[in-house]
Amino acid sequence: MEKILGIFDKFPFLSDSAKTGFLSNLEKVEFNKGDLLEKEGEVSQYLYYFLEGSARSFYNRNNRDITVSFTLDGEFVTAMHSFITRKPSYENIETLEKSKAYRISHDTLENMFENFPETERAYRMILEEYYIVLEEKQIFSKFKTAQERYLELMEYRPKVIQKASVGHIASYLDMSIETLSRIRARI
Amino acid sequence: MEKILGIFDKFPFLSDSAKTGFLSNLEKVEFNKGDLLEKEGEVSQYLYYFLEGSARSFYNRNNRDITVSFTLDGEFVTAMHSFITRKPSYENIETLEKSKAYRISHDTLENMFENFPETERAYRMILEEYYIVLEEKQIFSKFKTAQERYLELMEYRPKVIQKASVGHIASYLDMSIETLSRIRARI
DNA sequence: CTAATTTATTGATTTTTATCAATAGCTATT
DNA sequence: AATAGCTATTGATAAAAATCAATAAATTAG
Repeated sequence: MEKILGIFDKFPFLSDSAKTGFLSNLEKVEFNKGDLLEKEGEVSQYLYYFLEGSARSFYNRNNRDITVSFTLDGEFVTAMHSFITRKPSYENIETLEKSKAYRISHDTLENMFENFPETERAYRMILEEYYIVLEEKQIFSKFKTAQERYLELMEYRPKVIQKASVGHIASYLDMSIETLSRIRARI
Repeated sequence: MEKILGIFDKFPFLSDSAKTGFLSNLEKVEFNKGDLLEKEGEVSQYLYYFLEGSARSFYNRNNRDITVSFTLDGEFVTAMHSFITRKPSYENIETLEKSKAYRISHDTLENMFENFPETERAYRMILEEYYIVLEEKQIFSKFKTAQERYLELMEYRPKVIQKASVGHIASYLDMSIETLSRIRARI
């Protein structure tokens, strides 16, 4: 079993046969900057694991583009709401740069669950991670000023600041572009 | 198999043996108003299913009591962050009134996963539900004024307004008590 | 390489909601 | 029923950040 991927690092309980099964069902995909992995209005089909590059998830509301998350290499991403509910997604996912990823379709994943029950645990753990990130983001924002939120992002995910535009970061941190611009000017 | 519970309604795929196993591991618990089900600083031990009554989950920050969710009858609740990570919870859960619930400990749940792999799917679905609620709450708040948030709560979960105090509702809707009071005065 | 377009900065003003403060209304307990 | 202790309302003011507006800088395309 190759170890170059890192994709199984968090799932040591998977049997070799499950890993092999998984690998044979993964599809390697490459993207150019700005490619759309998932589109609003469509049911999210894939769960992605980023090998290289980065992406952002966003949605539109009142003609605004709101970034809800950033994905860096070594991380999983999908339009989770749609992936879970099998209803059309309100989310888009686009790459911020040339990227490489593995992906697995929802259907294939369900087959994996039937054939290798342990894989359901791996998925559960991805889901748990998703949940934790969302909850922590919510609580972290609650008592912080715009500037504190920006400083925390700088501290904990500096890569995001390098890769995303002011507009993306501002909406992600729930502030206007102007406010973020002023914060950057004074720190 | 009795059907009075409703607890299995969402998990039709569970085998009878899994259901029986589950039931024998469920503990029935009763609470008075204000009882603490889960305490901050301690690792969350139980997943609860409310048969009757209601509860709220809250945490303290800067000497403020912030309500993060309400649980009504027929719903599951735990301090999910701690339940997942097995780290001390920052969350408390208290009943808003006399209540009855079933609960299952984390350890027992893990045993269930080993003995009846299908139960892992049921837990996954609870987790998915938790995720969806959190995500929807986040997005719903984003573009709404204080008044709109209150009106939506009235529309979708009117029971909460009957059972919780202004202070609980205000922090849940992310506004001050005074703001909520003014909203109630003018609608 | 230059024009066009998008993205970012800076300033002035407004808006929403928080905070501070005082009072009023409930609830519970003796 | 009276008192104490919360809980809720209402008013005045302040603060944080949004919005509107005008440039400036940086990217992209021709």
